[in-house]
Amino acid sequence: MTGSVSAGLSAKERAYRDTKARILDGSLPGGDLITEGQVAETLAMSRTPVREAFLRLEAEGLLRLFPKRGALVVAVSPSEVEAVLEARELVEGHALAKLCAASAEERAVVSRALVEVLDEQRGALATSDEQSFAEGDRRFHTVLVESARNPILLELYASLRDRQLRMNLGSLERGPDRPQAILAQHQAIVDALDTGDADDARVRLRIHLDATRASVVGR
Amino acid sequence: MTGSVSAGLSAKERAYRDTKARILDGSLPGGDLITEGQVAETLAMSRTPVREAFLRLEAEGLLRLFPKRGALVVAVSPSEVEAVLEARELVEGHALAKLCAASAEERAVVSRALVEVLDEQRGALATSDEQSFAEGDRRFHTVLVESARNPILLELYASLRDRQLRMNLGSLERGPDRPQAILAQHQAIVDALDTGDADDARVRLRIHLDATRASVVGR
DNA sequence: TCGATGCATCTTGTATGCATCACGGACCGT
DNA sequence: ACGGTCCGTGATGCATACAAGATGCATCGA
Repeated sequence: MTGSVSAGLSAKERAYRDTKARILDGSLPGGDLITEGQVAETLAMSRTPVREAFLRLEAEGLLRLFPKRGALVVAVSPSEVEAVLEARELVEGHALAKLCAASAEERAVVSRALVEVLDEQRGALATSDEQSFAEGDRRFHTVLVESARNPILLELYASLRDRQLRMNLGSLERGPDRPQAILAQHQAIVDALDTGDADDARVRLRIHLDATRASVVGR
Repeated sequence: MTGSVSAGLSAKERAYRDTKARILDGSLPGGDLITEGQVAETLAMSRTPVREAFLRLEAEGLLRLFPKRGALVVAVSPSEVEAVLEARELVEGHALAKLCAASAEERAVVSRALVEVLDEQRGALATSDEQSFAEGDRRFHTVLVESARNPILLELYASLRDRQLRMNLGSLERGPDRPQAILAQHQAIVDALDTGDADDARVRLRIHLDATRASVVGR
């Protein structure tokens, strides 16, 4: 069976999630030209909900619509990698700075939440559960951004994370010790947070994102 | 005539621009519940393009769609004001910092562009052309953000600017000397930029945004 | 009197049909 | 051969029709 993520949701949602999933996991490679009709037939629905899904995906930067021609699956370009990482550093760095400026109490709460995620990731790593590990990675950064309590930035970050997912596809052959490195980098960020040193936290964030960039672009 | 901004564009675009304009200029006040049918009839088109426009406006945070009920024009809340201003400070501050870290040449290019906008604004102010003045204000900040050359941040900023427009509506009774103050604050930012002092530039940006906040929320 | 029920109405969700537009290749005149 | 035109094919853009959910109110029963 083809990976139907869909359940008892609206047709619009099914079209959106299914198509997005297929773009993110690479079954629809960048550069592909797809049409509303194709997707509609695959999902056994009319073109109308598919059309709405396409519009949403275009707004998220995953599709590019050409009038009367079709929808192009946007390919990840080096410049997009840079743009995403720059925006991530900006948003996450801001969350860190804001946190360091907040009360020690609040900082501790977030720190505890982050450590919790790290522990789960260690467990996932021990059992070689890549799925859970990736999920933890996503949660770690999300918790961080959530702490800034800014819905606009949080939404932006969600879109950045999706794009990041797709960029990671090309570089699945990350070294066997890369999970360890990620954990260490995350831990370093938490440590800096605990000391309340905003500049240090930013530096460690940058180290982490530089490593991410290297793993994405440097093969 | 009712302010038809539309021309020979697609029905979708007309629906989008017209509805957005009506939300931004306040003819559709926050809290209003509108329907696809209403707008479709007003614009003499079917519900289909209106529907697509509504989806886009929801993604931009201007509408909130309720299934089988209608579309709520989102009211600007104090917390949204804060979120928008925080995001603006983050993005614009980043552009400033990046510029200060760039070559003096590039900085000079942007600085010249900014000064040019300021001159136009002074002209607009002299002739009491409020329209042009506001347009210049928009351009000033856009040029600044564009200098960071990050499409993702630029797009975010465009959406922030739209929301800001709406927030300004309530405070039209800004003092008669407010344009002067805005000009001075903008000039201060350019001055800081010319010296290449990133921290100073950020401080002056913050002063400008604080003034904006005061004018929006403080009555 | 008060709460539950059923209905009228309004709105969205989805399907379908048709017009329009863009592209690609065959055809034709040179 | 070659360049331009014409038309077939396929996609979207929009209109319209129908189905189904949500709300409010009148009505009915205790």
